[in-house]
Amino acid sequence: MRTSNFLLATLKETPADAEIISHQLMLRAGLIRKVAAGIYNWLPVGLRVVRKVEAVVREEMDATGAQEMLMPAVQPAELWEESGRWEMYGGELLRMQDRHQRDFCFGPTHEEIITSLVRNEVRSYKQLPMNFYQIQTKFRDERRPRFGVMRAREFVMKDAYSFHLDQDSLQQTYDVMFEAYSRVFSRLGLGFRAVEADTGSIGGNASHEFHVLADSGEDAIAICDKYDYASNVELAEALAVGGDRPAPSAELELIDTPGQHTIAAIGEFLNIDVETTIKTLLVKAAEDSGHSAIALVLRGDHQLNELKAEKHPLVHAPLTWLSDEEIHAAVGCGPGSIGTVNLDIPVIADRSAANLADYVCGANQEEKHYIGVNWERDCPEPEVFDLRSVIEGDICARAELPADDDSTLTIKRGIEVGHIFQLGTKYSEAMNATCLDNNGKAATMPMGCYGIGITRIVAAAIEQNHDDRGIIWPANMAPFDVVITPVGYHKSEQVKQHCDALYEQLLAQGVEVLLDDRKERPGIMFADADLIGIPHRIVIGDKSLANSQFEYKNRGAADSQDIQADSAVEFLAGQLNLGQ
RNA sequence: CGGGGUGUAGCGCAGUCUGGUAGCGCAUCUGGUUUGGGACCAGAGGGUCGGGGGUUCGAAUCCCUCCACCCCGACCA
Repeated sequence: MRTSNFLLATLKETPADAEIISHQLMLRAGLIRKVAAGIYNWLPVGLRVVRKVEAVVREEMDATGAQEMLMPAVQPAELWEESGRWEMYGGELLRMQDRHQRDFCFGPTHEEIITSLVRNEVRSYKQLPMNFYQIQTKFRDERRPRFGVMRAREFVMKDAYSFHLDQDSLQQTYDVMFEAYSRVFSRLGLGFRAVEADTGSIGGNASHEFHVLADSGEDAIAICDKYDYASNVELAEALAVGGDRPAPSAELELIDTPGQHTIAAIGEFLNIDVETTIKTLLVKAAEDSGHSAIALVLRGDHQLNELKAEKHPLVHAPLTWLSDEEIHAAVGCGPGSIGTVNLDIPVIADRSAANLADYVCGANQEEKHYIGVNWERDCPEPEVFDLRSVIEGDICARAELPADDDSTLTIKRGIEVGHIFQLGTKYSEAMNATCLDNNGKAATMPMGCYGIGITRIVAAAIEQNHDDRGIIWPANMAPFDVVITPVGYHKSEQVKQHCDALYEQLLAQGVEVLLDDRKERPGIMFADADLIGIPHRIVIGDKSLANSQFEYKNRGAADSQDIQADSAVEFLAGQLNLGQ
């Protein structure tokens, strides 16, 4: 490609609405342009990168035996009503009507379509297992699109769906996909981590997320290298802090605490460690529980994990906080003064809170707290449940006791670029997708599903690979392999001849090469090449041609080197690992 | 959806408080001088000041209203 015939939409200044580095560089390097919130044009440079990611994903999917197909973006409501998700999915589902007022949606995912297809086409267990994938545009009407294509509403996803006769077969395919995903992200040059994940709204049994590690990531991941453990923080099991609960050693005492309504304020007021306090949170009870409110008790410095709390049978899902008025009605005081003593509603305590002795809590009276509180002696033993989010320094749930310093968790940020699920029979049952087993009986097919965010990977790669000049593409993702930067293309005949000749030779070798034949000053061409992040650069000018040499520079290297002009193609072939 | 903020040329911004000819830098076009890391000089083009309504002799500026976009919190590839 010659730049004279190619849209290099580079920007010198950073557009004001781009916050994170990948979004800024994608705009500046001319990969994308915004059309509406979370909806983007992919310009020629950007699309080349997308195609590179797709190519690696496609190769690895094909290698697993998965079959590529293409499903429609627009889907009829009937299928979603069958699965129950027309009601359940909520505002993220973009719904529309055709000219006959029939309901449709723009597909955010394709379980309904594939299940409908497979139940019609697959008759016998002999055809199983089968795994179908597609690379296709999805639409999810996100509450809050942000960070460019990182959280877009319209995006390109690789989604795969597998069908099985039994759980063993599903597990096998799941394991194969796990390995394939690891190869995809390795080949794309990403620093990633597979983590145990919640199965979320899609539901099902086992699930792993693949995260690209980056400070700008929206997810928190708990990691323990010693036990090769990594889990989304929302799922990571939180052990009790400290050993068994000590025996009570202090007397229960009611004290005045005027104006103290937060844990931090109480800690300061009493000059005590907040780790000796507990907080009591009131939430709505599950409808069939026979209660109206449930008290969730945590140590003062710990954070409630709402996903965990929702899993308790007494707690209403989704988790719903009581209003201040409801709290007053339930316990007779405001939210800053609730405690465990004389509390007439069911109490669920986090493991660490249940292990406390002689603790401080609200007195269920305004402006008063209890100190020296002990379970069993001053209030009933609570039901113990894992309610809190893990924090840095917690002991890994896999650790063998007694734990050492290497058994603690570190918290890192991650960008979710892949997610694999064992769906079980959730969809095949709802949509009656069966095949005949070896007894001639209809068997409901367990399913797996496997997603990769193609366009998100482009942004995630930039988060990990850039410097102050621009993007530094991993080799397999670069929009071009080589850029030829002439110095004096329009002035020096020998420069032009050498540039054109090298360009043609590289094209003939199948190298993706960009010849910058614009009538610009070298500084502009260097800056653009660095910004776009092309891995290999050849500079051709009269200066080095005097010695029959070109100049070579790798985008990630600090310095350039001179190479012989007549062996430049071989040199570059070596750099590009051609033929391997 | 709640809270905060911004909309003025392709991009980055000033002007709004205190109403009075719509500006600056970059980019673009023309001519010239330059030419190894975002040159310089001279000239030119480009705007329903987010939309609608109102106040006023006069509105980018004041008032009402709608919209779009960005950031912070509950969800997801």
